[in-house]
Amino acid sequence: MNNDELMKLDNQLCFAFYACSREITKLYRPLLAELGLTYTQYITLLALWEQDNVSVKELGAKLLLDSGTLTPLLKKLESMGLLTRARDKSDERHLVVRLTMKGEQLREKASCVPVRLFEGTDVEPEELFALRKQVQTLMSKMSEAT
Amino acid sequence: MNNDELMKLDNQLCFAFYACSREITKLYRPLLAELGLTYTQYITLLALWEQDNVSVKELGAKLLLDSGTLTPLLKKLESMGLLTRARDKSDERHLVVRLTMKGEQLREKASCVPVRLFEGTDVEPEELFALRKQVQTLMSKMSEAT
DNA sequence: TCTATATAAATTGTATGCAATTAATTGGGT
DNA sequence: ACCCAATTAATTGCATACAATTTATATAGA
Repeated sequence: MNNDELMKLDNQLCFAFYACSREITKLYRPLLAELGLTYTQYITLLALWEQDNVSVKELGAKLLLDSGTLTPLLKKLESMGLLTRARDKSDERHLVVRLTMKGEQLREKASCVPVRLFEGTDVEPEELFALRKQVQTLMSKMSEAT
Repeated sequence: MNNDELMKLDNQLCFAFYACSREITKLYRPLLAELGLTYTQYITLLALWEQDNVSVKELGAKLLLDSGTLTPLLKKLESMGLLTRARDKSDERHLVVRLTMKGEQLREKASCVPVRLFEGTDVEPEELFALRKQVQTLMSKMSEAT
């Protein structure tokens, strides 16, 4: 590819990912709206449903988000009654996040989301699986560089 | 995959894309900082370097962004002296965006960005090319659904 | 014990994204 | 010429992202 080609928008991997990521979020939006959640709130809960009782630091490591993003997000989820935020007694620097009963229960209602997401599209599960693997490989290669 | 597996964060295609997209942006950041640009400003300029003299509407169609995002972004680029914003004389509803000399010239300095991006990583160009194709296919399938 | 350093969250400031609304302009139909 | 629906940007409000700074706490070492 020559230099002109290399600079075309449609030839940028970055743009493909950037646009696709937002497009996927758009598929989620109506499903998550039924649960009263935004996309970021949803993936935060996915992480908590897998492992509860974690610090902001640990949560941030999983979601690749820092406290600047997580603090207001968690305060919002707290105000919605889905989780509690409390300092760790053994080390007051850590803030421990715990799901409430309501937060736990939301998992049931959310369990249909992954299944419903690509309903009505021409996308095959195998295709998704293979693509996800490749994306994760790329991710790990980029992480090594930074 | 059973339901528990389906709800794991690492099994979400959406999260893979979301995280990967932000990781790619991180690779860009130091390179674009040399040009004084953010990532969104950069892809906006990529679109304009390909086709100048476009309306906000047309630009938004290429970048998949609406006026709510583009208006402040374009005002910023205007204040940086990279482009001009003016109403179309033949239809005052349209706002036409034109690159300035300075905006045109920035293209030269930016031309090394795509090449330098994955330097120092273990990522092969063929890998990127194949992956981009797959992502674009997924994109088009999702667009059909909406 | 006292202090310097390290660590974790919160805060601040800037830049997106996007839904919903508003304002200005245009073109079709009467 | 006049009214009305459609079109395009801009605006408003809310929710992220993230760098940089600040605050509070913990710990190692003099």
